[in-house]
Amino acid sequence: MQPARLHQAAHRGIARARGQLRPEPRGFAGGFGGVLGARIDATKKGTNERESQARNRPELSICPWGRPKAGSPAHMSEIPAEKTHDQHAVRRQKLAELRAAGVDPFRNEFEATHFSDEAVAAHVEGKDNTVPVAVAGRLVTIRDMGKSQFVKLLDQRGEIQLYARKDVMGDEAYAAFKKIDLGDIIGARGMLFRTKAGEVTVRLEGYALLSKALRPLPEKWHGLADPEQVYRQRYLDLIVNRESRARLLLRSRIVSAIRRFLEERKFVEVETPVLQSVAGGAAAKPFTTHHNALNTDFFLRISLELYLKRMLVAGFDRVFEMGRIFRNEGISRKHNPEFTMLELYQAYSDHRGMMALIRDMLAMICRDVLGTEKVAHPASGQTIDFGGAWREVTYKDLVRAETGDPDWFGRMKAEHADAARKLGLKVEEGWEDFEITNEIFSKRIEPALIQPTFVLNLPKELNPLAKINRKDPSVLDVFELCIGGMEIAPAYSEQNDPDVQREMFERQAGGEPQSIDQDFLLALEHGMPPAGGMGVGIDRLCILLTGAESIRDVILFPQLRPSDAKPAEGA
RNA sequence: GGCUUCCUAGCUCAAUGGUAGAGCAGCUGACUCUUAAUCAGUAGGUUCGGGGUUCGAGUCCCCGGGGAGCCA
Repeated sequence: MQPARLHQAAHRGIARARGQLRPEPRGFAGGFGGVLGARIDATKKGTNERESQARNRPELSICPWGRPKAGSPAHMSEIPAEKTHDQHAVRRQKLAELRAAGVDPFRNEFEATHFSDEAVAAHVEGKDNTVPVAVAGRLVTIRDMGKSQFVKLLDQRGEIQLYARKDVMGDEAYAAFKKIDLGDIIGARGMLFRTKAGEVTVRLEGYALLSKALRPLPEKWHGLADPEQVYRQRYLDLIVNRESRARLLLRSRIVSAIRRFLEERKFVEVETPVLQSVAGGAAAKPFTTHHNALNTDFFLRISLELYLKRMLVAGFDRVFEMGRIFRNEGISRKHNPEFTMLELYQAYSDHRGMMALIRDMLAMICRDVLGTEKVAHPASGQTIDFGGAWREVTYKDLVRAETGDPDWFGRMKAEHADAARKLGLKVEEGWEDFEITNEIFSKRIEPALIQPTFVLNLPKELNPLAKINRKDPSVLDVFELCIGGMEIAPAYSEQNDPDVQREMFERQAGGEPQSIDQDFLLALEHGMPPAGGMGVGIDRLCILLTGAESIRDVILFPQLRPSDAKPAEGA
């Protein structure tokens, strides 16, 4: 869809509060189970067989360090005293010792039976040490008490505590286990029990080192705080900052819920070209690229619209695409150069139909992903209610109310400019009349629309791809859904008259006819069914639903200036 | 693009223009139910890079790099 250029101006009053995220859900219902493929049954042998069992199971060697070969370097003694501060060097030394002892520090063989949360759930109350589990993950906590230690493993679903005892594991295996570093990835096997403090824990019987970490983890309590490092090394942020992990997992659940919803409604997901010779469907600066074999320049798409409408012509009556689009514009808390847009088109519907659809969709996502239709909006202090009746109001009524001028649309451009300046807005010299009014909408009205609001009947100048209202030819059959002070979803009754469409394109293109997608107009001439269409900014939706303060917090790897990566030097 | 601001040990942070410190992590030990475990000891710095002012610069000034916020 086409959020008009003017809608992209910065908005005020965006969510600021950090740490408003709901607690990390430990037991995501459904959704992620089995994602990693085979999880074998948790019916393993009993404790007493642990020694022989372990020897028969190469993936669960009791002592992955093995017995040091004669003449292999003694632990630590090879590290020069002046290097013991260099954690990377120390770990490389340990790696060398493992290899010298015949241990593969990057082995493959391990079959986990449970994710961390599943293991916790598998514990049978009052029956400690009867349920065997095998779990795998990164070691993120070590509490060493000499002849026993508590450690914690982090996996995709959370953490699980392991309890290692010298008398259970034997001297050799226990000594080897104590050499594992924070950050190493291991597989572990043992029986579930509940500690005195009440935490379900695996009594460690056997383990395997699966991947040696050569770099230390960030500080355990504060995590990573430097935003630059958080974005550049998101993998560390995700290991160490629970809040980030919860937020970005929530995003993938939102995306998944959207797909489920649309598929239930008989929508078909399609994929259309990213490389386009005319970047249409929106007013934005595209990225350019080049195809060598064709010796042709292409643009990266700035919207999904024109190809999805070709699919309407093709007879795909309900289509959607959720994909990356690219706009070569500024970077801010609300803009990343590549971002994710959902666009959907439904033949024989219209913008009214889209209103019902988006209302159902967002309410369903909230229930499904958050368990409630009421979402905190820290910036305004309000609670956004996705379940109630959503406000419907026309663009013109909003402008009249904001300016206090019932006859606003009967006045001349100069009067509009004066009034806008009185409201504290900047008015550029070359602006059209409608742009001045829209500046008021973008800067003053939209940021105040916190509860879900359908803004109807936008001025016809704002979009060339929508149908013109029959009763009032100065406005379009469209809405813009605003929530939390942001434009979340524009939708229209789609223009399907090829001649009107051509005229609108030509007016918009001005003196640049090459920017008109002639192939799209040709498709329209074959007949496109009447349809409702809608675009949903997925990143912004995620900002709302996760309480994030910036788009960078809901994008795994937001765009930054390239910097020289630190090379991995040898030991 | 403009304004403001930040960059100090692996990480989180201190340090009136006057000897660069602490916690975590590391290393050496003690400790068989811990929850930021505890205790003792120990090592660790191109203070983002370059230049300047000064007897003396992490600190003040200039240039450059990167990040963040506001504005455009």
